[in-house]
Amino acid sequence: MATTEGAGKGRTGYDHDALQKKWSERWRGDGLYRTRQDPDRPKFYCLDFFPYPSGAGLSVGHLRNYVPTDVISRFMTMRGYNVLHPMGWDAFGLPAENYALKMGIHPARTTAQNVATYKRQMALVETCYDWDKEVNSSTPEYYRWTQWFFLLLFDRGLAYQAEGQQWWVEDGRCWRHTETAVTKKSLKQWYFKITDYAEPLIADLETIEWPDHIRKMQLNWIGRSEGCEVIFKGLRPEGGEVDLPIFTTRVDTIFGVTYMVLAPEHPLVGALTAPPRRAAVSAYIEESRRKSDIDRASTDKEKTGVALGSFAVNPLNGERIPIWIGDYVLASYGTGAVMAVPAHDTRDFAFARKYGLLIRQVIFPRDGASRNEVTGRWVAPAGLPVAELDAALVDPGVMFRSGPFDGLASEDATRVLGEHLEARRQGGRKVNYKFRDWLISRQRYWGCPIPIVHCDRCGAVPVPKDQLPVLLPEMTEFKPSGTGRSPLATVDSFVRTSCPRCGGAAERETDTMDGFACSSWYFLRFPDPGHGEGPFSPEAVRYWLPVDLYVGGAEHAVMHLLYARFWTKVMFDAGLIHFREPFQRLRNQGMLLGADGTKMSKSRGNVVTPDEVVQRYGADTVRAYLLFLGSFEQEVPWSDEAISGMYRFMHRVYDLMTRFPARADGDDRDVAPKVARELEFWIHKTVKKVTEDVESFSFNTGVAALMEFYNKLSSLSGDPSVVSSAAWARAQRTFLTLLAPIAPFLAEEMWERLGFTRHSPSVHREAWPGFDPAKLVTAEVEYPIQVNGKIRDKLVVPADLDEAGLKARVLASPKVMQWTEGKTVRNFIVVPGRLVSLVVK
RNA sequence: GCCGGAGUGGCGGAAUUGGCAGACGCAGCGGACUUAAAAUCCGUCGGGCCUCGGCCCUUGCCGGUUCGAGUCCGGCCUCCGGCACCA
Repeated sequence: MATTEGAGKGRTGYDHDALQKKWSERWRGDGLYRTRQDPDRPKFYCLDFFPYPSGAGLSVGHLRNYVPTDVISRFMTMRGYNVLHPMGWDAFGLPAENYALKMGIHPARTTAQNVATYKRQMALVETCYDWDKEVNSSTPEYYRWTQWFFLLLFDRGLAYQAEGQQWWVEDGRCWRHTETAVTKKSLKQWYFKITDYAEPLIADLETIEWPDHIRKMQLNWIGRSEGCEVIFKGLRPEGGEVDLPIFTTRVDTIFGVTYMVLAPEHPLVGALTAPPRRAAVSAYIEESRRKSDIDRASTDKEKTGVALGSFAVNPLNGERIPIWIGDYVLASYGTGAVMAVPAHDTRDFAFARKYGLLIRQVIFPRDGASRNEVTGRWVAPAGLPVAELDAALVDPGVMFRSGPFDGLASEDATRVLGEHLEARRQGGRKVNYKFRDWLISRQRYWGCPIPIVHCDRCGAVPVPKDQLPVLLPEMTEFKPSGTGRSPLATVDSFVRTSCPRCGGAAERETDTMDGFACSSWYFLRFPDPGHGEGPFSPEAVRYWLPVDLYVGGAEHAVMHLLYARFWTKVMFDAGLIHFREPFQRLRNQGMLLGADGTKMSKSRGNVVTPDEVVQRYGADTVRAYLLFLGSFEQEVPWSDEAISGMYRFMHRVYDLMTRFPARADGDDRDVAPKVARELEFWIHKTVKKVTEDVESFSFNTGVAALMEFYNKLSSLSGDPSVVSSAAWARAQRTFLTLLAPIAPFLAEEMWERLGFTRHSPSVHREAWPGFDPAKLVTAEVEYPIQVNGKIRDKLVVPADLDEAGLKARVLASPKVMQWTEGKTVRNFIVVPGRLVSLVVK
């Protein structure tokens, strides 16, 4: 930064500081940003992702989210909508707690400080949030209702407790650290049964306007797959059988099963281990427990396992096959066990090769095979060679060596064998999902307490709704205990309570909820954040919801958005709300990189704060620049040099407007008709462009259109008859109106100075202009003329010239004739209003 | 590995979805103003030829469709994001 003062300051009267001070005070006094709920107007709910108020404050990167939604909100207001544009704080969470542990300051205090910083920084760029609607998820008035929703889910059978694996550091200080010894502990934790909603979560993706890639990510995450469940029989070494169900999408390969693999955590491993194998098996289990998820998940790691020394029976052919355990089988997917078909599955193939297990091909490729039209079965080519495989044949084909199912196409197997299995009670068709239930328990202090009381007699009993909130106790010491329990477990006065059901002595649940719970319903609170009768005001929600436009970073593409959709569906099913999807339209802004092209971060020292740039260039410049620097979705580097161009633009606008102010009594008599038409053309063209660009989030080209309009006005301003005309005044007024949502201060100041307050007291109360397509039609059109695909001439012709006339003009053009001479015109193509193309030979 | 997205001047990026590639801006260059500089204003600004009228090349690479391709199709290369043994 060479100078502290902006470029060219003092050259004109443009003083961004003075404008900001003057207008932000006035607007606050006038209540410009107060939400209106006027029943005669349509509503528009514009929402930013719920931010976590971090101690680092805002960088200009965050503004890449907040400025565009601000522009849209202002734009929609000017277009006559009642706009709800609120802001709140996702204030519970680990960073505040960790900071508190380090500095000894209570998270509530640091949160309050951070919120104050965020609000101050948001005000710097004059975001139009209605602060009367502010919410904070860490306040009892808010989390009372988060608890209420927990109970709603509990009552509907969607909240349950189960043993789950959790990583723990041996000394209990902090988890997920690489250098300390970690191990997995089994803990009883709370889950939400989101998997019950898999189908509506998939189906309703069709009904919302979200970016395709986000919808795909959600689909992949849910991971629906159709197949069969097949119940194998496990033969216990001590005698007797156990059911050993597996899930497969390739039931067509079932006659090729040569062994089974269970996850090491599978509950039947103990029962199915033969005594001589016990030592090896428990050593293997111990070993895989130590492996991190990453190690286990890595596909290029060699697959390992050990045999249990026992056998299973394939229900379809009665064959006895050995049972193994191997940690390439995931305990959490399907039934935690797989049938292994090495001939037709890459993983099983590698495993079988390594341990010398049998490989039996049961699918042959369809090419070369013929089909029996009557039975629909395929017939193998004569003498089908079954060579030794050097890789798994994973493509679908035709079943053979499969008893009664020989000749069946892979694609039909799920249906045919599914029905067969079902009839014999050996399994059946089944749909499986990759995603799991939502683990919400956190063994942490700074979160929303789970409203449950544990009673020896009654079990887990919900806290009655009229006793909410379960208050988070004031604590000064909330280090993790190392026992795997929440710090809350050490607060006697919190833990000891009585059972709401039987009145006997009982203990409170000490886990707190995942922060995603808080952000799964916050959008319902905004319309009436003070509502005391329930989590939200039903009337206000009926009016304002669903959210029309939701904007934030792509990092929440899956979790937050999926959880919020899930809660919404539960609420809909409970009859609480009238919509199934919370966010109609979703947009993700691209990341703003540092000037060096890398992610902005404190350690790289490339963070740009709103404070420094607003101080130097003013809010209008920063806003306009953020919109201008690239397309909304893409990541773009910040540029210290380029922003000065935007600053110059603000100066130039100020300059042009003050030097040639509109005259209230101007008239168009003295202006040349051609110039008047040109001015009118530019007014309508720019209105059209800016309107469409703001609607479609193409802010960069919208700003560019305003610059072009300015350039046009500037070049016409040399003509005294122009600047004294009424058309000039209309152009200025239009320009300022279009500029208003982007650069609110400059637009308002010019609006006042040029006397447009006689139309509207504030440019921000002015109606957004419409455009007249008729004004966009010009009398003459310029046609580029292509000969054999190359531009050879350009002709200006009357717009209403017919094709024959145009053809005559084209063929008479000397430049065109140079290229057609001595040749014949084979084809003459006219794209009306765009171009002429001729093919000559 | 699989699923998404992107590759356009020195730079950030436009291009009405198949129709004048490079809008708008930054940087650069030339000029005006100035004692000088900054700021400002005017001009120029993809590359190469050139007889100053133009000609040729150019949107990651190779091929195709078309009167016409940055845009569509096929095959590669590179970068970014997500998922990652899901049976």
